[in-house]
Amino acid sequence: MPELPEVEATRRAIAGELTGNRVSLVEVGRDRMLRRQERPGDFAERLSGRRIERWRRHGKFLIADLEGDVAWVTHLGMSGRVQLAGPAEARVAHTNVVVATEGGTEFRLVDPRTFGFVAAYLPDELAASPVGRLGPDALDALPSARQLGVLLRGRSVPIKPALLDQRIVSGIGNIYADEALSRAAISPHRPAGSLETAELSRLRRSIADTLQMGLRWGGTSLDDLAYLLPDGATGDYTRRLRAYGREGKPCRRCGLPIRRDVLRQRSTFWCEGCQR
DNA sequence: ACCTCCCTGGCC
DNA sequence: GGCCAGGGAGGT
Repeated sequence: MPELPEVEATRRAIAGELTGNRVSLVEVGRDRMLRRQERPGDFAERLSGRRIERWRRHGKFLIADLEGDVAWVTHLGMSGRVQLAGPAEARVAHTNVVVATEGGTEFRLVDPRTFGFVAAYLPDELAASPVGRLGPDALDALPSARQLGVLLRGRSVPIKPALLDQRIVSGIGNIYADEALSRAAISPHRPAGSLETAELSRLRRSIADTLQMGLRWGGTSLDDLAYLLPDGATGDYTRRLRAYGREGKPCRRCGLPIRRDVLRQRSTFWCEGCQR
């Protein structure tokens, strides 16, 4: 599942090849991918002929800044991945968006479940879009423990869904939230506002460590839907997961079986023995 | 602040 | 054949 480490790995993999190039052709095979674009025709029109100046990322949103103040935003949803390919290479199934560049390399968004999207925003539209409402990036601008305390103060929502709230801190998804709480030895059910100073410090460090480890090991690829890097490699972090997807298996620290609860309609894996 | 829905492939 | 996975939007 593309969460922050997977999106960051994607950004790094494509930035070298696509930065500085001009967009030559845009194809959208599934209109649904443009559902965030107020007028779908704007997407191809706004990209065409413009040079890609840089690739950045905010949370799970991948952003290409184009000349003329156009922001090309890509979200991978839960099943999206970016493929770089030459025009002659066969397209794999579910290649829903293709952006060709004058350099010859095509950006291909492959997304079976179509929860991802692309859009081209002008500056005021970007600010009004979900990108404009994101909290600080969990990798590049992770708040200090003290700041986290301020962000979570007074909130009765359990800490797990609070970590998934992209307006508080952006980039943490369901897998890395469970992993961070496991590392921090904090129960996912704890009211977000109840964390004490030492716990906030552990949580902050755990979020940073978890995301760094995900990035280092090439992300998380699950069985049912292999997340793939743009070069087709599978993420190797999966084998290192401590909690996520390990229901009934022994906790790597205390040996008690990992349990699965559903919080806010989301699977949550945790250890009752270790996490308080 | 909460729940439902979107979508498809893979698995039981 | 039916269920499940899940990020984010929209509705109540």
